[in-house]
Amino acid sequence: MFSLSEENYLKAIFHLERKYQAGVSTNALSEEMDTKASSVTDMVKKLSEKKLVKYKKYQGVKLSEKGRNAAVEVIRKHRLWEVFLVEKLNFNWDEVHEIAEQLEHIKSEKLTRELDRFLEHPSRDPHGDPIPDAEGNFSVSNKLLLSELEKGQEGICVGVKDSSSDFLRYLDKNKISLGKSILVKDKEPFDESMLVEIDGEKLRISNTISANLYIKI
Amino acid sequence: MFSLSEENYLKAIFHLERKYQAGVSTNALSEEMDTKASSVTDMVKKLSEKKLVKYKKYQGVKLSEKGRNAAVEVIRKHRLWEVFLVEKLNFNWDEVHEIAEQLEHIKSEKLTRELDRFLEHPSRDPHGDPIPDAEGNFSVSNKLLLSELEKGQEGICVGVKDSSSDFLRYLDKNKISLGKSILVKDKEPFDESMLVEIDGEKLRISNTISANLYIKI
DNA sequence: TCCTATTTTTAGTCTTATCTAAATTTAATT
DNA sequence: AATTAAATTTAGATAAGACTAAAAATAGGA
Ligand SMILES: [Mn+2]
Ligand SMILES: [Mn+2]
Ligand SMILES: [Mn+2]
Ligand SMILES: [Mn+2]
Repeated sequence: MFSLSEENYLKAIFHLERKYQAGVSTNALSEEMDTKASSVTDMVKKLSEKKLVKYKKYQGVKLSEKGRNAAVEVIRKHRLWEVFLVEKLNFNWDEVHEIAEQLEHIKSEKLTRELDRFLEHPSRDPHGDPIPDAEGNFSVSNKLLLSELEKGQEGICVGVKDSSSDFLRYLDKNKISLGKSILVKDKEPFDESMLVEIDGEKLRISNTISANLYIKI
Repeated sequence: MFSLSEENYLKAIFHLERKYQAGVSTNALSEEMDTKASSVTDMVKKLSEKKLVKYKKYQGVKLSEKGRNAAVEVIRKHRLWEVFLVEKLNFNWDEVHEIAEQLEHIKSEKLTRELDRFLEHPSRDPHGDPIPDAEGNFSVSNKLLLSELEKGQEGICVGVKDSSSDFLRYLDKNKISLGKSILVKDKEPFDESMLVEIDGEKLRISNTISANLYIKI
């Protein structure tokens, strides 16, 4: 249906729309895609001709209904494969993204459907991100960032905002994983660093860390 | 490492070398790849520059050691994925080839290794073809075609030569599957058709069928 | 409003993998 | 050995997706 490159652009536009709730700029897209702005313009024109995005010169792009569906389908596959790699193939959560970037482009509706069944219809991927169902519906949850909590508040770790290997391995090293309860023992006003308690262990974390951990109260 | 197209050419050369035990001709390769001969020449030159094949103008190609290793790795992945699709995802053996054609190009050594472990190191794919191990060793078996059997001989069905959907569905329809015992009750000299017995049921099959079923005595 | 910095688009190239048409080489047949 | 047929290679073109450099549009500040 769509080329690998087209799918990657659609996915990037989808993520950027969520992030900035506005038309996605050429530069933002070129940064996300790690390409030059001129390449983005070319592709955006093509996507526009295919009615996957709404595009007006100099005004950025928005996904059309058709484009959004395509993007969500790719995201669904990406996250299902991540679950597969972690749950069935012994991968760590910091190792799966790159491979899922490849697997998300495999074309077969039955494959996606059966993978979903095989994994028992997971609702979240290893990083806590929601997996859209076959109709494209995401389950929304009112999570917030750990950095938004105040001293004395407690919550469950439910996801990561950044899912770079470096961050995920930091979490592993400090025994922070999804599902764990985190209590804010203290918060330093000067640098926003926090003293938190996890499994009875105290740990000091910088704002860079706390601003990338999603919590549910 | 190698592009999707390069991998497909290497795989095709590998299969054709097995088939004709000789240098692979440009035309044979263009037929196998479903491209024009001129495209083959271009690609073969590229593979030759990369030392993946030995090529002399007008003399056909042979895989180098390096090329053979790459081809076998792709075949290993193809067959492991086919096993996965059938064993874990409820696919029928006639539905897996196309998807495996996509999956075989996913790049991750760990993925292949873990998939192999997850499937408990299968030695054959759903069509009875051997799965090379991580070092590229194939298990050889002295199978022969059903068409080579004489009246009165019996054997176990161990593989298919043709694995088109049409043929595999014919086999399903007639309850012929790998592992089944087949007895040749009669063989018609004129058209080489056979009367065979499977699970106590008699069935008449044409030479086109019997020449595509591998048997082990 | 005007000027400048930034953003975006256009124009022209490049690479990969294809194709068609033409030229060349090899193989087969007289 | 000469001729013809078949196989193979070369030459030139195309499409996708990327790039660089230059032009054009927009936005923000004086
Ligand atoms: Mn990911
Ligand atoms: Mn993820
Ligand atoms: Mn196959
Ligand atoms: Mn197979």
